[in-house]
Amino acid sequence: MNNFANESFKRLNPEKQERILKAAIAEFADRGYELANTNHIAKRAKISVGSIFHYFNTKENLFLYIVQYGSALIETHAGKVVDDETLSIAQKIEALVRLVVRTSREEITLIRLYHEMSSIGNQELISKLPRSMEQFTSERYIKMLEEGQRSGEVKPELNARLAAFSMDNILLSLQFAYACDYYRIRFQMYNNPEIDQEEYDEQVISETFQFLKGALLVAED
Amino acid sequence: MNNFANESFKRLNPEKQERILKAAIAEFADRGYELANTNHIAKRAKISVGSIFHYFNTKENLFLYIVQYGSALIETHAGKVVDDETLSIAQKIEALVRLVVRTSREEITLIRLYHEMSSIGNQELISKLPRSMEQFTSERYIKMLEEGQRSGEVKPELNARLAAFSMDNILLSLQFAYACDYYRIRFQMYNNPEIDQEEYDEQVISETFQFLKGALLVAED
Amino acid sequence: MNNFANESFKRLNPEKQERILKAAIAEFADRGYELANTNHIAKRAKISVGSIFHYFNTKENLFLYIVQYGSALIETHAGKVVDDETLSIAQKIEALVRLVVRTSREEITLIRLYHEMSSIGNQELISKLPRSMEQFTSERYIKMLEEGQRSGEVKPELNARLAAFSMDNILLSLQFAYACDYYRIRFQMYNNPEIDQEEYDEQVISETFQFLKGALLVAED
Amino acid sequence: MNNFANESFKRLNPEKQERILKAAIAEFADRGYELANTNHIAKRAKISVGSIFHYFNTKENLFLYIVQYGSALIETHAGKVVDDETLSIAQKIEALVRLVVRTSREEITLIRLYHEMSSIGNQELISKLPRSMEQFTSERYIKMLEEGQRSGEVKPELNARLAAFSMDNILLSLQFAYACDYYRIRFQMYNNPEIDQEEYDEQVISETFQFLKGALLVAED
DNA sequence: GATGAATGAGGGTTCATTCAT
DNA sequence: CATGAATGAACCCTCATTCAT
Repeated sequence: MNNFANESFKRLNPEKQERILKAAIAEFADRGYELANTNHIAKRAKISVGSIFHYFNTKENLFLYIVQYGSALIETHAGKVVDDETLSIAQKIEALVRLVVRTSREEITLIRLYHEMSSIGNQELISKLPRSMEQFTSERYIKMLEEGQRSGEVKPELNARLAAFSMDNILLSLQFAYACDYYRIRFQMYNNPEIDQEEYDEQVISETFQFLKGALLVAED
Repeated sequence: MNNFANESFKRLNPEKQERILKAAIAEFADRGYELANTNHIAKRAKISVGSIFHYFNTKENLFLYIVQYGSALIETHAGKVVDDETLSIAQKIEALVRLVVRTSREEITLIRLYHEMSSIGNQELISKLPRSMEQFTSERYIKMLEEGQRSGEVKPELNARLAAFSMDNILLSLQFAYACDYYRIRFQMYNNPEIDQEEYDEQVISETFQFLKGALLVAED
Repeated sequence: MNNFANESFKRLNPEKQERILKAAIAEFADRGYELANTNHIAKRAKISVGSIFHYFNTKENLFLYIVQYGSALIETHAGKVVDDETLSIAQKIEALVRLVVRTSREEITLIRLYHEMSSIGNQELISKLPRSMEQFTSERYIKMLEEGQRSGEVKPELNARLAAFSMDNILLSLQFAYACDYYRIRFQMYNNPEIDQEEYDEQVISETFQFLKGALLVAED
Repeated sequence: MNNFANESFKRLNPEKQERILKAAIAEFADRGYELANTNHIAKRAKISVGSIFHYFNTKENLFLYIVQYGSALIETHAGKVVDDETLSIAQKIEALVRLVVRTSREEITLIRLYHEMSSIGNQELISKLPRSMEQFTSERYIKMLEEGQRSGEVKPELNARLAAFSMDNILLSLQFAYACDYYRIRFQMYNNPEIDQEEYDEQVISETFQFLKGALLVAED
């Protein structure tokens, strides 16, 4: 499929594989690609640096591997929602918003990793990033809206591709606002500080859903 | 106001100041904070490294200074649109979308710098970032929507703060999609490749406007 | 005789022994002692690294072993010429020159290995090198010239030992000039580029022979 | 001329330049290119590693620079002998042999460096080595023999180019025999151990001269 | 104030060697 | 005996920062 990791890594017992990936994800998510230290990662994973480089050859490859690995984990969540045939478009959108808020809390390190990936300065590295997740997401979203237009749920005058792009932008930004330092602070500038933190999540979900519904769906009377 | 730059920097003749800032913005935007090299910046600016550190003390301070400087440049554009009392809310939103696409092309380096700032891995550094631009933007957007609700243009059921947040997310994401490598590639996944590149900008503007209008404004009949 | 290789290596079937030695010779000749990689050698020989170290204990021992092995291969060629009682001294010298040019082409890897050995930087290693080949060669050459002096073929006023040394220097340098990169380039500076490459070998042989004849042999009238 | 060293190195005061070059020559001559350690060199030269890399960019460049520097030092010696118009060819050859023995003792480190250079395994590096010294030497030697043929001193039947090559081989091998570990041991195999070490040099000189004279010059009667 | 040479800690990567299976 | 995954010391090189001139 790809060659970021050696065969011998794939032959490792799953517990060890996960230990290594967790350590790498944590380091990259915490300190960013450039500042991440392969010796730290080895120490965190309780293996030798030599092994890291035996499995992945370069720091870059290790990064690319975990980006792909992390993406796959996130993909599955979103896929389940979009492919669920029992849900209306409105229900799917609401489920997606809810999913974003929830995964941002549960898999904060993965989201940070994803953010870190999206902000690599090194152009050469960027060109090597796997696009499978974005490919997957964009295709599902576009298809969802096109089907919604056929069923009459989604506004017919919209360009499904660009509408999907805007929707994705909303969801991704929200995810970063929950997981990434800079975006979190920016988010707070829009917060109403009077409201209790616990019920805030629900308000964010319902308002974001409302926003997307207004933008995308035909109004019910 | 802040102390990122030394007094002696402010006493420099404007041409030299700008040469230094341009050089720093370009380097940080091109290579990212970590990879940016103060010696390169000095060379680009045709001054000595010693002077750089005389003016700014640390690389970090130089970065924070130019982030602030760059933000101020962008601020003024958005401010003019939002404060223009001759425009309706709908017109303001359209003008904002158009502005985003235009500035993304014209001031691509500044946008990249802003993006670079938003993706600093170093948590300590993040906490020192100036927030004036976001503060400014968020306040204007919120106020604009609140006024729109009073005038009946904006949907009354929306929470103005969170709606402003979503709108800002759309605009910021669009800006990155035009200026920053990773986001550009992601953007292309939503592109219809059949359409001519030149008229594409107009379509992006009109569809994004449509999306925001549907989300925010009361439908005209 | 020596202990560079383990008993278990000598018990290996000859095909496997040769596979290992070939792989090691090639690696050492290609990349030099320091850059040669034991893991590569194992891979080239299609055995495990563990086995390499089982047979030879250290990289150094492996090197010393193949140096000895390679020397023995070269020795036999020269020995046959020098010991051939049907040849005059002049004929032996010509045969030696011819042999040098031929083996340099045929056993280039072995020559390179020998050269690599002669240029080990590590002083400790040098002191461990087997000297059997040089011992063998020097003794034969000296004896040949001494016999030539007794028979009246070789100039009586020469010191046989030092004359043999000069002759050996000529032959060894010529060998390197054919097999080793640096010496090859140096050789080209003495080339007449107008002459066809194919007949050049013959000219080199005849001129080198002429040179040695003039230096060593009593002029025939 | 070449770009192995930075301009700023050339601007250094000569004492410091020499300190650095001496340190580098010693390290490379002692341990060989691969084993030479840039941190050691810096320490030996009493400067920082950073400075080493500021002046030379890479270890490779530092090596190439000192090879060139060392070559130039040796060149001048040989040049003076060959260009001395008061000497006959025979006298020149004797002077060259004497020079070789003397410089081998006096500038042993330089000779070792030269030897180290000639035995670089890395093919890429080899192709970058400056050839000025060999070029210089070969041209002078060839010219000397051609002039000798015109004046009747040198045997007319010799090919001057290949004869010069053999002569150079003798001289170079002798140099290595005095300066380099491996060659020294090989040299000893041709030694007569009964002779006093001090008068041995003279014997080596006279016998080598005799050898070259017999090979190259027309016999006087 | 301006210069730019000098510093040296720090990090990615290699590879001979070991040892559990 | 054979395997090959694992180890970790060692080395080249970078770059923010200093300071003598």
